[in-house]
Amino acid sequence: MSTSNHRQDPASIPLRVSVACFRWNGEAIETIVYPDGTLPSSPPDPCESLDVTAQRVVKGLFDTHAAYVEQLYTFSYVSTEARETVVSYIALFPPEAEGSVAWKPLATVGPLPERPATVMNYATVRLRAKLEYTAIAFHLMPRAFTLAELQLAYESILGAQLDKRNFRRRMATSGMLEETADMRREGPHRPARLYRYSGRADRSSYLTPSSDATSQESIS
Amino acid sequence: MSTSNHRQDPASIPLRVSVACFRWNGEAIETIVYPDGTLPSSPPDPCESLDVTAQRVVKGLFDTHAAYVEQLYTFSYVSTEARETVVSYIALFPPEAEGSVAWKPLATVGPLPERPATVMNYATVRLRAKLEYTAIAFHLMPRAFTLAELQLAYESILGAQLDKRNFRRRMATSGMLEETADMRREGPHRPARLYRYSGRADRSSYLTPSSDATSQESIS
DNA sequence: GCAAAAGTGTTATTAGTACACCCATGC
DNA sequence: GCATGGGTGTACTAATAACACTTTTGC
Repeated sequence: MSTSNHRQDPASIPLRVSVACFRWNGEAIETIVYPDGTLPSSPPDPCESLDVTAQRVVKGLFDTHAAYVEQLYTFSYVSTEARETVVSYIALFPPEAEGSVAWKPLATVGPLPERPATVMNYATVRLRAKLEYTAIAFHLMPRAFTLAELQLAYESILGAQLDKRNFRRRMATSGMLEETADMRREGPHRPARLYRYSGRADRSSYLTPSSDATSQESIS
Repeated sequence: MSTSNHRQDPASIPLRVSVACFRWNGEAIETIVYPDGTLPSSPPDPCESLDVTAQRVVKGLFDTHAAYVEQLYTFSYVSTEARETVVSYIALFPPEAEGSVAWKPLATVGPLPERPATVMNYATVRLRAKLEYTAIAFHLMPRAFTLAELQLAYESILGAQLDKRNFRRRMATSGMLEETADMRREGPHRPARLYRYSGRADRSSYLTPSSDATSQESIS
């Protein structure tokens, strides 16, 4: 018998943390999907925060921390018997990340079951959107990389060709790049300069609660 | 005894939906905070989605739906005995929204306890950010409003003065406004034209899973 | 010397910023 | 007729988009 003050019991809706993983292999974006179509996930341990759960999930895959982990959205599925609440995360890995589970090119991942599909679709939407105004792409790159490689990563995430000169100028003026002394020679052509991520975020490096929400600026 | 496959029991972490409510009273942004410093909230009913829980929470306050409800972020608090997971929402109301609980100017709300403070701070950060690239502000306005009123709402959320001519041009070119035939006469001066929200979102009207994430555009 | 990818500048358009005066009304 | 807020335009600057050739290398 449930009154408006005693709505129960929330315990009956399981909570799960689900992680959309991405890696750039130099040619395509890859992800982790299990043979049954599910994503890496776990219920939170009772005494760990959701962020820690997400970190634990990816650490279980590669015994390395992801380069970047961010909460995406919390989905609640109530339409079937298997009710659950899924807190979704996005995790980005450098190309070196290898583990027990195989990476699959995102394009070759067939239609997923409804719930993982919701998470993956939203993850790709956010990844694409964040490319434009944050330094998120650098977490998919190796320590040192050429501008051509960086542009390829952008292009395959955005699904569009970018102008080489505009791209390079944009990167150069963003402050996100540091030139290294090294070059990469490979093939019968001019060697490419290697860059690394400066660690400085793009101007509008966005606002997650972790990054900024503790500031108390008043609204009048 | 918990192995890596049997992490239990998630049921021990209560789930709650917490809503940061905002209204623009013509002079200041107002919010709802209970005397004990908490925000309107409820655990989800077992068979309702989180979005519905949020809607139910605000409907309980005003017996009207909020003009706008959006999920913000899911916080997990594990540092004390009162562990809980809080799915936070932002809800915007038109000035007419009145109910059993009193609106309080946001500026007069003293320091809140840690958990509601986290939610409120992030809500104000997101509200401010979304002003710039979405049509979110219109959900705080009455059906018809003058450009001066709209600008005042923007200014008090942003905490900054805006240039009248630039503001008006920006609004006019955004396609978000519709001119009405009516004017407002009040006081010894030229009457002001009344506008209403066209329903068309600003160009980059952002991507929540509800609005768009079901689209399946591939990443190569 | 040629194939292959690296690297580089200019012009045109658009969006944003700064800034000051006339207009319609009530009293 | 004057006080009050409503309404308007222009010039400058910064960001974005379009576009084609030269450079360095390996073979």
